[in-house]
Amino acid sequence: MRRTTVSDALVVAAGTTAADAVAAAGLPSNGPKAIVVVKDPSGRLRDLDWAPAADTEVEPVALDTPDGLNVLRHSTAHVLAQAVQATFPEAKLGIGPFITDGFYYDFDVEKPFQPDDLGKLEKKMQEIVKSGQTFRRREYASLDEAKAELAHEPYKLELVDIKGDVDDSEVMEVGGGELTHYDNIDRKGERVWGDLCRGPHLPSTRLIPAFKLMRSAAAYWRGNEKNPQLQRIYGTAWASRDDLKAYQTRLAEAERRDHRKLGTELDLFSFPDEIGSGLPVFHPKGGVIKREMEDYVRARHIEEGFQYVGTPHISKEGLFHTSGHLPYYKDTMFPPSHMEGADYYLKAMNCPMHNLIYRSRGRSYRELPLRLFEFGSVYRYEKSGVIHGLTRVRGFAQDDSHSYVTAEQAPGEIKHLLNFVLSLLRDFGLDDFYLELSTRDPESDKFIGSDEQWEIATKVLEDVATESGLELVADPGGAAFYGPKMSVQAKDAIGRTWQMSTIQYDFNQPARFGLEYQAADGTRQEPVMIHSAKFGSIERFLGVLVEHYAGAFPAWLAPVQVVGIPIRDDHGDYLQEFADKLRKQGIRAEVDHSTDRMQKKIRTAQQQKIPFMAIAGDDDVSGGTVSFRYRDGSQRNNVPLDEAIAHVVEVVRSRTNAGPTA
RNA sequence: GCCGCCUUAGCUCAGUCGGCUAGAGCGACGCACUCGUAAUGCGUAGGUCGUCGGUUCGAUUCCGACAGGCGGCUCCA
Repeated sequence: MRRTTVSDALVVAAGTTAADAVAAAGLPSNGPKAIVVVKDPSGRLRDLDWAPAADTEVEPVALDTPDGLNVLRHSTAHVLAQAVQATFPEAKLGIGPFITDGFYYDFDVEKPFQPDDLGKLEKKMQEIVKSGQTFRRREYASLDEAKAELAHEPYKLELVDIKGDVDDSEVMEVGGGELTHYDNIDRKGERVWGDLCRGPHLPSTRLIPAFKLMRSAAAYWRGNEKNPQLQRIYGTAWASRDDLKAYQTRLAEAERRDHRKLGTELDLFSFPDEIGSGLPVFHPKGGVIKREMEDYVRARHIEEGFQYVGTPHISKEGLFHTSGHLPYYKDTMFPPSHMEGADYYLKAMNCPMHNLIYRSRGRSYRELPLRLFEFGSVYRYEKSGVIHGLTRVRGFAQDDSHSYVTAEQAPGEIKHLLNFVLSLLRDFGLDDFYLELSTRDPESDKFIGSDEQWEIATKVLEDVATESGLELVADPGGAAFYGPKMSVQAKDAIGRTWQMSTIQYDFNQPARFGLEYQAADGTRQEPVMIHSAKFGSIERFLGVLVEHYAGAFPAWLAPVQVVGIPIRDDHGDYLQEFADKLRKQGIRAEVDHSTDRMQKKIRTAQQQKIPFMAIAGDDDVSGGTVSFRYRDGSQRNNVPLDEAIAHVVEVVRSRTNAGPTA
């Protein structure tokens, strides 16, 4: 939080309003820099018509600041609610908070909103904005007064009753220990609308410079599946028209990078209906990327002391009883098939099978840490509504490892894993991370193990996370049933975060499987097991990489690395020889022998985002050279063949994630 | 799983207020062109309009169920 500094502090004199002080200081009241609220010494935002009882130093907050935008967005939500109730008088109000980049408001309406309703509502909102209504705060004297006024708003009534429990940024209706209402007053001084709300708000709707309704969707009341669904309208609002346009450009950019779209365009993968929802197939070009990822990750694991293993896709159900998974995850496992008196499940996790490998013979403390790794195919019956491209599928390969260590070795192993995970992500071009620590919810009975075990395990993860120096975010209640979890969240090229790697401390499964090792003193001890997935799933990570690179993969991952483009047909053989030499060096090189004109071939290669185009015409053939055109449009003409080959090989083998460029 | 919207050629999309041979661009294929840095021209093939059922003289069009997709919600070991 920013500290109030003397230079931008403002004093609101007792008995006068913040607006008076803002005006006296000559601060702007219009445009993106307009002062819309002030921050009091306790850090609380106050409306401009707030009048403190004593002289108070405040910090003016402009519309285009993070706080100012939140106020703008929440105020716009009120305008939306007013427009909805004007258009659909029977609509009951839910909640309407600001969110990242915008706001939403939930309504109980008889019929869900139709796409063209949004346009009508937007128009109505424009009218309200233009009419310059002011927001006026009013405190309820008592609970009963509030209830009487809100008798026709059942959801608001509910909020009034539970106001003590809901005091977070999502629920702006109540909080701060008092019940307040905001009335919208038109230019004639008449009250035209109002809403239970803790505020604060813009001084006037006129200060809403740019907004847009984005979509409507259903949402469960107070986020609980058991509750009725309300109809939610999402909108966005900005301090200027240009900011709104920039936001829309940002959305368009994200859409351009969508891996589902690029997956089709670049012929990487598809989701045949005939196979089933959430079950991708990789085409040859997607297969190349997948294989490169797997080969590299496998090699790095072996370098880091992991042993590559293999396990089947199905198992008798007893295994998942032993591991303890079945009671918790039966709903998300594919139903079993019954064969020869046993129920076989498709596996949804690999750890039980790795435990059996560990247990296959006696283990010595000298073997620890014992690290098992594989690309384990798992199947999870995700609810139909959550399936999304490659990032949420029903069948996928985890780059899964389990480290079996002594309790003393656990911190060192976790540190080792975290560093390894981060270095792998960096190798693939992701380098902006933060960590999340998922702990158990002591209230829930989902989690097994003693308080002490949880405490130790959580502390170990927390210490390593803190030591890493990365930002650490708490995720209470997000742990696995068998132990706490640390996850790496990575930011992609356009700033979106993806949960990638997880490291989990497990003190339950070793006991359930009776895992042990013989210690130096001859006693039998139980190891600790540390689960770790580096990318989470290969499929998901591939999807993230497609979006991160917008399909323009680094040369080492590109499905086709070099394409030869002859100027005339008769330059094709020359380029084919060049390509053959590259292929001998392990480079994926092709020549475009189609009947297209060379300009068209360049366009095609450009659309396929191929890193190197090698062009040759008469000049190059007679000079023994090729001319490079890179993906970014830059060029290097008439490069001698040997040099050209060395250049491509160097760029590919370096695994650089940049370029290539001239 | 819940709510809403959607499904027409390999891809992107027109179209049919229920009626005779359902269109376009890109892609594919063929022919001509042989060209120095993002689309040469002409031609050909390709669709039981997601599936099943209903209404109707007649359904790609209207209704229902199912499947798949999209956007949210919930969930995400």
